[in-house]
Amino acid sequence: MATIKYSRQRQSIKDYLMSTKEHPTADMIYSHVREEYPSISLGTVYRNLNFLVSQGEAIRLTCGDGSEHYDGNTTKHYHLLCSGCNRVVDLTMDPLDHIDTLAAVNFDGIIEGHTVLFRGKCPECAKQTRTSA
Amino acid sequence: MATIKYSRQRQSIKDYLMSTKEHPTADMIYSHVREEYPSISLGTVYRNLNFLVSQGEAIRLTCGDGSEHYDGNTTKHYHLLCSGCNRVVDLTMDPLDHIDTLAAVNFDGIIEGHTVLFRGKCPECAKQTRTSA
DNA sequence: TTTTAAATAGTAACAGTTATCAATATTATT
DNA sequence: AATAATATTGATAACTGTTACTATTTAAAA
Repeated sequence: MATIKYSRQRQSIKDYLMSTKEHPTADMIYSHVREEYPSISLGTVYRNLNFLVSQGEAIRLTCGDGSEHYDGNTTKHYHLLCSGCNRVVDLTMDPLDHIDTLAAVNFDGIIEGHTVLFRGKCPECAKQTRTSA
Repeated sequence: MATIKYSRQRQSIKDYLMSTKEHPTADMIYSHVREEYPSISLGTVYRNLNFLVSQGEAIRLTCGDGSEHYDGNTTKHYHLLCSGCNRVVDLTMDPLDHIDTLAAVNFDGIIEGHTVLFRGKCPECAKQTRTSA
């Protein structure tokens, strides 16, 4: 029965995801974990990210910017993709459960959930926009 | 001043996007347009899709399923990715402009817009789910 | 027409990700 | 603690979706 074996590499990846708010890509995670485990393979990073996501220990964010981002914060929350610096930042807002109800109106299928990605400027880039205007 | 020349190939791609509700990928579009222009190149399809999107004549949908989808319907509307057949289907619901306002509360940056993708079952797959249960 | 440059077909290159496999490390068993 | 069993790794090749390159073609202007 496929018992899961702990590995230092997987732990390191998870620790990093839990500690950062950067929503890193696989490559960024690879760079970081390599400081502790210089011989870790990029394949190991991808394999463990898929594993953690499948176990519900991490979330995969598809932002349409070419590569997937990962988030160790698995509580329901939303993100903004900054058009200034292309970073993904957290938003603190209540879950928009009601939009599933709105979507279900006049729809003959089944709504199971949603993902929302906001576009805009992160606080840092917004500040620059304001002062340079 | 970079005058735009309308090629038959581009027109064919656009015609197809306007005529279908399938939200096809580049590869699906390639297959379709090849029936009319057998010698069209896949690169031409990608080049024109990027062009059409940049001109606001088509919309690119990032669904996180490995490839981009395209939509010739450029009016503001939402989509559902069916967990049964993996197709993208249209939802008829009013624009959720208010969620931008909700996102802006307690956020120090700027909200410019949003994308929403619903998960669930399309009408056809929902019907099967119901009858087989 | 002739000219001009945008667009094409064909192909190579590229980025992100997955698959393969022998070697290694973790856990269970003795 | 030693051994056995197997999940996981590192290294690398392969794969997929997309973009870049270039000589040739084609649409539009002169």
